Amino acid sequence: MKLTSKGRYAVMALVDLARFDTINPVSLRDISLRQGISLDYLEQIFSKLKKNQIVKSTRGTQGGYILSKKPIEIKLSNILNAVDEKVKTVQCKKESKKGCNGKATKCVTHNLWDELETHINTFFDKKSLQDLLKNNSERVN
Amino acid sequence: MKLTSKGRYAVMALVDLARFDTINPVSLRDISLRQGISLDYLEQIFSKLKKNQIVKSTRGTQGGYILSKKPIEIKLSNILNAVDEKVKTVQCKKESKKGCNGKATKCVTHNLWDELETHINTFFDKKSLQDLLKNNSERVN
DNA sequence: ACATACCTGACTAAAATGGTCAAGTTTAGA
DNA sequence: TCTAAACTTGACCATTTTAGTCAGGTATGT
Repeated sequence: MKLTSKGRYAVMALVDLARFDTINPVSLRDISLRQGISLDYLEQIFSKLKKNQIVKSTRGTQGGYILSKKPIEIKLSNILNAVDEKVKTVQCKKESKKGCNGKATKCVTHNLWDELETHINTFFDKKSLQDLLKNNSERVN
Repeated sequence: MKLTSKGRYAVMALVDLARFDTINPVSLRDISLRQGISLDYLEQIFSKLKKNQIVKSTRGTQGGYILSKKPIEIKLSNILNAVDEKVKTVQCKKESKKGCNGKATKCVTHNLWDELETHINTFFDKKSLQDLLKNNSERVN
């Protein structure tokens, strides 16, 4: 059971973005330098964030990204879902060998894993970008 | 972010064990058949459970495993830790490029990931094997 | 026109996952 | 005492995921 970097990078990048966008779009290059994340990797991540309407982009010189919504409206669950980092409970085998078949006799752990999933998602639904900004208010500009 | 099968298997096997041990040790072969988990894989898992004093073993014919403690004393966190399925937050890079160095300027997500870890562990600390037995009381013997 | 910055897709090395396989050792019971 | 059941150990492996890199684009402000 592991929490991977992709989601963490996405969150870091968006916090960075939230602190610097206000008026002008922020280029990935800047975020890359400030956060120490590879530019190419950031592009992959922002492509997904854009598809999920979390950020908007402007092309060309002076282009970059801005948030689509206010930080308080962006929940961490939105971000993590966008980059495919949603919590995935291991699937019980479809062709029920012995245990879980989704029907009458669910395997013992079925409900447990569902509960955990809910538990974690609740956590991420409550936290917004805004919450993270508060903890990290050593602004640079 | 994914929850893997190893932990799930461990929990399934122990619930099975809790239901059938009482007097005689239960063989992995039986568990394997009932739960549809490969015998060889179960051996790997039980080797770890034994090292962590969650089960005891008896060798030879009629041998098998029994729980070391009462189901209510065995928390899910114990089980998952034993099979190396503890929650692992992605490490922030040691050689702080820009972000987290553990010192003054922790990366923005540092606290967040710690919080989540606590959140999940709390969940597993509360649940015991006993709790799972209740939900699944269609005994066979 | 040209540098900046977004955009897209293919590719890859390394690690984790979910096992299998082989070769034991121990012990109950015939 | 022999043997089969059951635990024990460690090596091995195919597949998938992760965390990127690389190589090309396309759009646009100056």
